[in-house]
Amino acid sequence: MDMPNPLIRRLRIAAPMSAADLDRLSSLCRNRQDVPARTRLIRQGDPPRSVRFVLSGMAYRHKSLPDGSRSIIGYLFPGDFCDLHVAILGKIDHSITTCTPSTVVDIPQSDLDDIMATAPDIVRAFWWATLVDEATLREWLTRMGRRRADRQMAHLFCEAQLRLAAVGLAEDNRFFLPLIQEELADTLGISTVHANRVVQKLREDGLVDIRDQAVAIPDLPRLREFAEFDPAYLHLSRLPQDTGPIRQGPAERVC
Amino acid sequence: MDMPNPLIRRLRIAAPMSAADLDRLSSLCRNRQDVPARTRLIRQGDPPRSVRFVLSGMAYRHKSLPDGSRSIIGYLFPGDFCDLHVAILGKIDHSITTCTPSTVVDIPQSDLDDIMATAPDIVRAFWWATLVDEATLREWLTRMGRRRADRQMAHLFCEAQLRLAAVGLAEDNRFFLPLIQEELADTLGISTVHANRVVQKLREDGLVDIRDQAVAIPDLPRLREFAEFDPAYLHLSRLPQDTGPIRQGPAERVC
DNA sequence: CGTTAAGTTGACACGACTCAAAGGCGGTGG
DNA sequence: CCACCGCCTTTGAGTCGTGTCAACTTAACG
Repeated sequence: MDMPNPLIRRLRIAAPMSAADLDRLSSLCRNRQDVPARTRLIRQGDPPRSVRFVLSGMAYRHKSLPDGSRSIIGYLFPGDFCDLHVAILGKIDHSITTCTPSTVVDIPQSDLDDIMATAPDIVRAFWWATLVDEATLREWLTRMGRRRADRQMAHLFCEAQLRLAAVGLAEDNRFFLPLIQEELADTLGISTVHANRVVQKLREDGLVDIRDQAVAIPDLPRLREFAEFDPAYLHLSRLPQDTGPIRQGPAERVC
Repeated sequence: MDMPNPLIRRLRIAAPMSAADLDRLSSLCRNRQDVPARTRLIRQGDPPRSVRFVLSGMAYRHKSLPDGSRSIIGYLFPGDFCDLHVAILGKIDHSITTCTPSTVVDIPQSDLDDIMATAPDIVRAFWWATLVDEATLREWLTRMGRRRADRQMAHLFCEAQLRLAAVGLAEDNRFFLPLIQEELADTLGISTVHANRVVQKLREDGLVDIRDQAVAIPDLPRLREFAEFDPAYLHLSRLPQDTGPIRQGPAERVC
């Protein structure tokens, strides 16, 4: 398979890169490590370690509460960094667990130092990646705060479709998404039983077709409208996109 | 009033700084601008502009949905940056609105370039600030996903107490927090009516005393226990803190 | 005083949770 | 090859948290 490196595929969205930069990114992938499914890559409370990213497979970030409940706060698809950011903080405040067999790449500190010193476009792309992560967290927060479970789940599928398509893993609006319903529930902040009912409702309404750990979206525009999905926050395109009308709050001045 | 600059107060938590660095931070505050309450500092959809931070007053980040509902996704207290991060992305994906009269400081690009080139400790502290913002978003996401409204609100007050205390604005577990109940509701993802009932319940239970736009916490440990508040995510102390037991998921291996 | 924004209250509807049990499905071992 | 087992999904019934709508009170302000 001559699929291009997903890291490159993703970072090229952030900024155009020279051939030398692309070579450099390829050469980062020396230290590969295969990891089975349902395995913790990073454990809440661990000290920071070297920077890693997902080359293939799928994983999620999650936090656990004292009562045993769990909250999934983000997904890692091929090309996403595990911990580009946390090294500067003393301690990692969340866990990362694979949901499929995955390949992760460990970037030696020396490579990073080298890039920092001599490849400003790559540094800029790294920055971009962390900022997109943060923008995604903000979007998830509004999704969770102001949408009911069915629209939330639709929104999640819209996001997965776009992110996977960006790295070539979603053809014809079909993609592999090996989540059990308990994981869907922990992502949306609902119970497993309710997640099941929502999945069924979306299926009945013909919005998504979930089968065999794969998702198919028969009518993407319709699903996006239902989910009120505005892809701008993923910053996957540098083209200007209109984000629709923005409410002007009452009793509020403009600076 | 000889209160030290809140930016300095905050960034010193991240890393010890030389006298020269401290001077440099003070000298950033040349371009001050006074802004009235309920004024938009940044509007969703705007192109990025120069970096700013809050010197005094209070503001919040928020996103609006097409149906007019609003989600508040973060608070800015003195010493917090508005937009340290978003300049690299093409477009700002959320708004910032003041909730009190505030003073914001505009940092000229030339000052930033200068710092980037010659003050690595300050750059590191800037990084730290964005990472704490991101960690806070993750915590908010789990708070919203897995806690009921009363514990959520308690959690919000615990966070405000600690963050304000870090910049000297919360003495004796009392602090100024000029939020109307609609804003509380939009922060927690609940309705205004329900926010009102939760406030009353917390008052009755003697957990918080909200009066005249100020919050007093009679028994901070008790409130923290009720809210399941673990301050680690704010990274306000470099001391190791124990975060309690972490659930080991079933059917999950350790990498 | 009249006006407006914020806080409060009650009644009712509905989304979501819990508990419990049953069905599907792929393993593994006898 | 079948029986068994564990994991996941599905279903039902009852409860509870939260939303909605509407009215009323209180405080702030000119």
